[in-house]
Amino acid sequence: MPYDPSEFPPFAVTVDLVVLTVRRHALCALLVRRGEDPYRGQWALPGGFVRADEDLASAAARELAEETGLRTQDAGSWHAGAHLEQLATYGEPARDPRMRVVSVAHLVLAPDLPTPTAGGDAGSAQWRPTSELLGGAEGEPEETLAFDHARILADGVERARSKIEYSSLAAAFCPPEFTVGELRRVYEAVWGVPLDPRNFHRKVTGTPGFLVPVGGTTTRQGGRPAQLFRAGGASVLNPPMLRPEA
Amino acid sequence: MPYDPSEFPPFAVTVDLVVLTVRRHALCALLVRRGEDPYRGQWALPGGFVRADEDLASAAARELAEETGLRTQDAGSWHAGAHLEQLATYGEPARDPRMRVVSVAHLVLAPDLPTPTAGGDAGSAQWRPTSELLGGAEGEPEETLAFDHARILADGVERARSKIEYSSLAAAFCPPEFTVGELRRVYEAVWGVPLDPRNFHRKVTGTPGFLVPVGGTTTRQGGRPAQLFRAGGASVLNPPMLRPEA
DNA sequence: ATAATAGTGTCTCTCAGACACTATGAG
DNA sequence: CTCATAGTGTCTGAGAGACACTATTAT
Repeated sequence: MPYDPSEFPPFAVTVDLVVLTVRRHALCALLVRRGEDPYRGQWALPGGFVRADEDLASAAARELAEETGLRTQDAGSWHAGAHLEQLATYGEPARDPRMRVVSVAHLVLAPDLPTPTAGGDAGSAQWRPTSELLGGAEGEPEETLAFDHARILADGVERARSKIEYSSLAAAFCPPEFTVGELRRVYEAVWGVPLDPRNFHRKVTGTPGFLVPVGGTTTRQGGRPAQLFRAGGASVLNPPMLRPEA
Repeated sequence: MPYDPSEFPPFAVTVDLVVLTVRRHALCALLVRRGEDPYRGQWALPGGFVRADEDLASAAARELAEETGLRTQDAGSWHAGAHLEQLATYGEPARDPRMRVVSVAHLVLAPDLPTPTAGGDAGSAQWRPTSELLGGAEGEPEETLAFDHARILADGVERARSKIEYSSLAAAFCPPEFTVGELRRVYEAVWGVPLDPRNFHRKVTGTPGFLVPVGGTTTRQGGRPAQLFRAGGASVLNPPMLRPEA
């Protein structure tokens, strides 16, 4: 089938961001309030149009910086940088009532941050527990997001849940130096299940390349001081962390 | 940041297909020969423009039918239908020299088929072992694909390799009824490693929901007749099949 | 002292991998 | 008969989960 490249149907291409963090033992997502129609006043995922000469990942990183000030480290070195990866692309014809928009969703895993300001505008951005936004178990969502963003968020959360099983990405939710207990609380918040602290400790310190001791100790959590670690170079965990089954 | 939806940069959106099958103990991908510039005469992944009122998955299924005659079963029932899922989206500004094209790649897993004809044109489509197209181990690719299709193919192959670990998708490479030995040869071809037939048999028949005995036996492969199975309903395998490590 | 968290040791059960052995066809 | 594939049994070692126990801080 020969096709004429000058006769393609025009699309708008956007990036949407599922930005996740762990705050007060809960997995939270970043939302911004929409200032225009459609869905004016409703909460939505941050995002925006891809520019004419811009890569998809660059557009996502730019939007992230504009909304949160976060920097990403694409390669290596996790220190302080958030993790960014492509999630999936949503292109249902009617997903935006104005026109044909294809959105390339990206997933960002970030350490806990002060409450964000969207474009300098406080009050128009907030962290919200994902459990309030998605029908977890029996509870229905308390509030609906704009467009198909609830679906995108659900896909992002599920990706994060499965990805921390076999990669060291859980460390992306932690500050540059962290304790085993802090890392465990990340797993517990993302998976929504309690984990045995003793087995978790043995497992995580025994997985090569996951954690690198950094020397100091801290007593942030009360109790006996805990060793500090930073993320090791390993990106794929062997053996993987296993999520307890239903 | 307020944005004016009428002032978006226009993009072309295409779907590209990584269609994989197992032929003669080798993982093969479907390629079509390009009839126009750029890359005229070179091999490329099948694909085409998304129509103005068409969903992304529908566009992928339509292109697949046009190129191969294959039908997909999106939900349930694997019988004879190929598996289709979204892979990733590629939008580097210079990936198509003519204009800004964003391609939403899809992955298709299909049972072995007669040599395909692209749009009725035999000789312009072929199955090629992925090992010849990607630099496996030390061997470099013998032939370069158009655009960034080598990268897309590599991502598709890696997705297939990891996906058959924890899902029952390997059965999508088999005919509706198949033996344990045939399924094992699929795993061996996709992973590129030999597996112990005895342990494989014990494991795969012991995983609930993976295989459903269908009653008959066959002697397709020579040797003692083997039981026939069809794919069970389970989509996620517990425990998973584990790929031997390096 | 108690409470809280960090970290180690030990037991049991399951499962992956190695491989001996039997079963049933084709030639 | 031999050869090839199907299918079962058995052993061993690694690891997950349960949980007793010790260590080190704050109050």
